[in-house]
Formats: sequence, C-alpha cells, structure tokens
Amino acid sequence: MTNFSELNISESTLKSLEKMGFESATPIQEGTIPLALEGHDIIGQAQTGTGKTVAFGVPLIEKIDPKDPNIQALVIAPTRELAIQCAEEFNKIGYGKRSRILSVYGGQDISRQIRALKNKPQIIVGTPGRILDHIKRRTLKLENVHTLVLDEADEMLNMGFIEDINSILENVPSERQTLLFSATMPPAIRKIADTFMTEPESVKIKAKELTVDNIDQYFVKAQEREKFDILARLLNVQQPELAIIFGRTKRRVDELSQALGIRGYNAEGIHGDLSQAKRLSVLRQFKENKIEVLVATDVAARGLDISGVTHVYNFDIPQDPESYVHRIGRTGRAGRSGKAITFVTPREMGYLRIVEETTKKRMTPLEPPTADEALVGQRKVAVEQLQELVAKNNASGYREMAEELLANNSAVDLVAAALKSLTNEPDDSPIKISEERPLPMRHGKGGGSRGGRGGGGGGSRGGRSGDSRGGRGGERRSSGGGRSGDSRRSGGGERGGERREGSRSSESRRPSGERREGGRSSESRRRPSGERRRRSTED
DNA sequence: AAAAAAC
Repeated sequence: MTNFSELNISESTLKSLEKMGFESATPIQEGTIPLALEGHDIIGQAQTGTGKTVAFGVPLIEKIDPKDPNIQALVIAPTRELAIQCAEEFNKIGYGKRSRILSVYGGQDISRQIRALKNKPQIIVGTPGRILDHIKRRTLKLENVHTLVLDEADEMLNMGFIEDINSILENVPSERQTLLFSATMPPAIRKIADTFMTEPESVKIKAKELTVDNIDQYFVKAQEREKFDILARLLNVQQPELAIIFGRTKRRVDELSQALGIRGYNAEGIHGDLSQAKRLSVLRQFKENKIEVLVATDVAARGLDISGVTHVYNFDIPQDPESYVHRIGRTGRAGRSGKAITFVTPREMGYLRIVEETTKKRMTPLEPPTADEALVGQRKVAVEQLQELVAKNNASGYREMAEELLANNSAVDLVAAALKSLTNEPDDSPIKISEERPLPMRHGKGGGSRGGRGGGGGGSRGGRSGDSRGGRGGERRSSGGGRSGDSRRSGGGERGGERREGSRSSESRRPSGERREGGRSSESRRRPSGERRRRSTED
C-alpha cells in the first residue's frame, strides 16, 4: 500500500488530501498519478469508487499554474451529476493551491455560468452539450488548455456524444495531455484513444478489483405483474439501510417511487425529466440518508459516489450487460460488501446468462419471500419501533389518550392494534404497477387479457372496498412522507386530474386525518435507528 | 427501444 506522500505530490495538495481523510492511494491512484505527473497520456480502466476522480484530480491540480488566469484543464463527463460531483472533489483537492474550478452543465442558468466564467476559472468540468454551447457563444476559451480528461468515456460513447467530443476537441490545442477513463474497454474506446491520444499508457486495475467481488449477486425469476409485490417483500425481509432500485423507463421510475411511497417506504425517484434542482435535491437527501430508497433510471447508474448503499435492485434487468456492471457498482463500494438483486422475467432468462458472461460470475437464484415471511419481517420491525419509541420516552403528548383507551380496552388488544398499524400489510394498499400502466416493452397488441385477479397476495379488488378504503387511501397518499408536488399519482388512475396540492390542504383541514396518519408517517415508520438495522441474510 | 445531454 502506497501513501500519497510517496507519490511526488506537492505539500499543499498533500495537505488537501489529508484534510479529505485520504492517506494511502488506491490502486488506480497509485498507477495513474506518477505517470500523469510525468506528462504521459493515460487510459485508465476503472469504475468510480476505486478513487478514480482523485486519480486524475491530483495530477490535474498539480499541473495548474496558479499564476495563469486562463482555463488550463477541461474535464468532460457524461452526466450533470457526475460533473458536479467531480468539481466538488476538485475543489477539495485544489483547496491548498486555491485552484479555481467551475462546473458548466445543462439545466443551470447560462448567464450565471457566463458570469462565473468571467472570474477566470482554471479548471472547467462540464457536460458535452453545455460546453459546446459556451464554445459557440465564445464564452468559453479553451486555447490554453493543456490537460484534458474524458471521464466515463464508454458511457459518453453510448450516449452518442462522440461528435460533440470531436467538436469540443477542435477547440482544444492538440498539444496537450489527455487522460481517458472508462469502466469498460470496447474496441470503439480503443479507437478514440488512437485518435485523440499520444502513446497512451494503460493503467488497468486488476480485474478482481474492477468487477464486483464484494457484491453478492442474486436474481429473482418473476412475472412482470409479480414484481412489485416481490420487491416490497424483499425490502421487508432484507431491510436495506440504503437501497437503489433501477427501473427501465422514466415513467416506470415515477410509478415505482410513487407506489413505494404509498406502501410507506421513504422513497424518491430520480430521472432525466425532473428539473435539475429536483435531481440535485433528491440526490442530496439520499446522500444524507434522508431518503432510504432511491428509485432511478440509468441516470444514476454510473459514477455517482454514494457511500453506504447496501442493496441494488434491478427491478428491470438492464438493457446491456455494461449497464448492469455500472448499476450494481453503486453498492459494495470502498471495500464494503453489498447485494445486488435482479428481477428477471422467464423470457429474459437467456439474456441473464449473457449478463453473467460479462461479469464472469453466476448469480444466485433467490426464492422470492412469501407474504408470510415478509410479514414476519414487518412485524419484527413494528415491535422494534414501538420499543424504540418507548425507550425514547417522548410520546407524552399521547398519555391522556392512552389512559382513555385503556379504560375501555384491554392493554393487549391496544398494543396489538398499535403494532398492526405500524406494519403496512399489503392488503392495506393494493398497488399494481404493471397493470395500471403496462410496460411499453410489450407491444400494444396484447392488451386483451387483463387478469381479473391481481398478481400476488393483494386480493382486495378496488370495486369492493372502494367507498371506505378509497378515502383513506387518499389521505395516506397525501401524507406519504414529504413527497414533493411534482410527482404523479399512480394509485387512483381514474382520478388522474386530482392535484396533490388539493389533497394536502384538505388533509390539513382534517385534524383526525392528521393525527391518524401522522403517527404512522413513512418518516417515523421507516426511519429506524441502529438496532433495527441488522444485516439481513436471505441466503 | 430507453436513457442521457443544449436552448
């Protein structure tokens, strides 16, 4: 293990690294930093979480001349979040040298960026579209750039950015140092390297570290209509501390996060159709553990460094094997272990084998938990939660009510009812994702057979319980744990026009509703602490 | 075929 102090790094940068809590270099850093400091072009094969950003951040900061006010380095990243995250890291690394770093990306007020560009940043981190935009407006001058970084190059390739990159590079001096990072090395990336780079050195971290050895990989065979129930059961049984659920489409992500919210999970969705502000706030909350379950499209599959993700669920199997590697790479980071569970429909089984060939690892088949097993998990949680609340001794506001209740009921009945209300048994809230909004994956023609009996344990048909339950369901939705206004309802499709704001205000007018639902809000239900969070063992 | 990325 090598310390940064052995890597020929300046005092000021070493100090910054120390401040960041970094002492010893990861393999990719150890391999990249000395070569990059010598001025070599580098092809680095590594995922994030291996310390990739620091691997190119350190040499890049070291090469910045503090007296030169021009833009000296450019970093291109495939997503906005990645660009922002990268710039944040650079700010820390460059703290000692007072380097000026600016991120430019779409979705942010461009005039603000133009003003910021006038403050003479030395390093630009950005996404292709916005960088090009600035170049065309002549607000971004790259003729003094001596270092270029292409981050997540394979992803940029997949997204069809190659032409954008080409145009950007026309504005960057060809006399420069180029660092290219990519998790995978398909031939097309090799070709880019040949075109854009000069005698690049390859730094490849050992396959063992690149792939996913500290991630336990499972698959669950399930019909489309069973998926949501199984997911909910898995969440109850496995009790992830922090989970990401990947869905195939933006709509799917909306539905899933909505449905999970109704079931009482502290879940939020993230995808490219949300405003940039919303995307950032969701991500921030997830990083601060204020959201327990992040539901995401592949926008969050790559690069995002969120520590402590214990479980990744692929609600839909990813479109290509590479995406699979990226998705599950959100867990098992920084040497910790993680679990990845992939849902596979029977017709996708063959494709699953292809994914396995890419990772060179077999996934373990996982039997979906039965409703009973899930219930056991929920009940255990309910007991622990109640005990926690008692231990906290802060329910004094309810004492009077409690005594009143005890005068008229048996204590056992009361506690039992309280426990039940703390669980969220599936038949409380019948949710069928795929039935309400069928996946576009199936071509339109098969619409005829809508199965009368919903998949899985539910069984309570909307018609029967519509009158009494419908109303309560509405309240519960609206108290579903601070979900913000822009999310759609998926539960009551027939009343799609109803606005969330409306139900919220009616809720606040209704004290009984507030009391009843407030006590079991997702916040308190699913925000457990220490003891409850025991590691699950489904294997 | 979807997602991401520029207004």
